[in-house]
Amino acid sequence: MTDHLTLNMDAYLPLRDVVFHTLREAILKGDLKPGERLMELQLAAKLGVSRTPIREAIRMLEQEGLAVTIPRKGAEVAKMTEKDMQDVLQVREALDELAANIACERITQEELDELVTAMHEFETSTRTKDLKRIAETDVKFHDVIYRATDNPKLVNMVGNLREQMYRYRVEYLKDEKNYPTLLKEHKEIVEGFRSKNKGMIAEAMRTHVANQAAAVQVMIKEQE
Amino acid sequence: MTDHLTLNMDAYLPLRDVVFHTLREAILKGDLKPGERLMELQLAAKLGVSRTPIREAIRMLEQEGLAVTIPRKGAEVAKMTEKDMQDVLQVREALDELAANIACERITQEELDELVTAMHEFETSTRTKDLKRIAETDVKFHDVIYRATDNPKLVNMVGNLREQMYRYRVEYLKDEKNYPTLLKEHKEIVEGFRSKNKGMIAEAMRTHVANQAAAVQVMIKEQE
DNA sequence: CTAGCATATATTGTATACAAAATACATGCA
DNA sequence: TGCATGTATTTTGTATACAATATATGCTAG
Repeated sequence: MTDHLTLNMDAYLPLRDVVFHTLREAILKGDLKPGERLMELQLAAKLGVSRTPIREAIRMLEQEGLAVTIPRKGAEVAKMTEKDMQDVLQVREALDELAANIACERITQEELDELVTAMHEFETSTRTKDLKRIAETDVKFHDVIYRATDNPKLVNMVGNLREQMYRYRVEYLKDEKNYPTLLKEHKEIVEGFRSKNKGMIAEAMRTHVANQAAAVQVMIKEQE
Repeated sequence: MTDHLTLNMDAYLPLRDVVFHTLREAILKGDLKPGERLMELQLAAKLGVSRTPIREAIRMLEQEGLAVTIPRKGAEVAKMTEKDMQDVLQVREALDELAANIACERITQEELDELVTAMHEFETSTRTKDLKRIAETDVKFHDVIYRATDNPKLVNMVGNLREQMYRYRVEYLKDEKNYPTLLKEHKEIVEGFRSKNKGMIAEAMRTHVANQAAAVQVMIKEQE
């Protein structure tokens, strides 16, 4: 009878987590650019908190590879070199293939429906020209696949690798010319899942990533 | 002419890093067991520092998956379930194969010599019954392989996956009966590199990991 | 005008102080 | 006895204070 009182007693989040998510978003959206300094006092003032949660959030970002700190100098948004990009791609290719294989075997009808919905939502979003939303729906599409593996560790690691690219691929998504390609690739992936064709999925995901990688490489070169 | 003054100006390490490494070691060696609470004040007293570096170190451990913190409750050494173990193994298998392939192609003669040396050092260590040293030399052997990929991101990710197992495999290394098996597996890996046989390397690494995984699973079951 | 130095300022590193919540424990009541 | 409640203690969350170092500024000497 007291059940209805207990809703969201879990609304509390430590400030370090709020700060972490805020900074993370800012980095991925490009509001904080690679190489930009992360000064504690400044961030603390901007977010209206003390340095303590800021510092802890920076430690977390650091471990995720989104920030780099030099002792007694401070932290900055991590920069990627071309080599870094290649390294990331090499690993991601392997994990994408793994994910494709597992997901192909385990995916439920419900998840497949989700995937199709996500594809449509992406398609819709490309017509809104709302960049943030386009990026979001694309992420969501792939999330469905990764989550279908039922392997949180894998989801986590791929997520980490994706983040590294995301902050450089904004330009790619800005160019409307790329949307048809993206859509075609999504469709092919879905088709692969429908026909339970592991090779097809893996291949489609590979070219999907490769296409974006090309654009990211350009961005990285400009930065250097 | 002023060159000789500049040596190791880099001796400084922030306390957070010292604490991080100390706790990390303690977890991997089993001094801090899965489920054990990490209380800030207690750790601060024991290590002779304030809570600040302790907290930052905990945030880092958390991101590495070695600690888990519940808001307003505190941190504890992460526990693994059987499922976690399987998830980790699934990913590790894929990355080990990737590493084997890359390393097989790129490995230099110098690195191959290193690998052989590492193998011998491991063999020597098994005769000393010094558990810490045995674990160390085994880690070093595999490090040579991973580093030969020349892909730091991959090295880092595999390292992370290995850590998850290491803290549970101490028992495996305690049992002398396992040494001959381990040695044989190491020899096979080296042989694979000598003959540039990717399949052989990957297969040897897979069984190598699988054997340890069996022991780790037992430990995990006991913990539960 | 530049190099080098002294000083001032900004920034990080670490410790501590205070607030808030969780936990443990004791007490009183049915 | 069992259980609810209130209180004390512990522990985390956050802010602040102080120390040490790095960076910027300006000045003087050559």
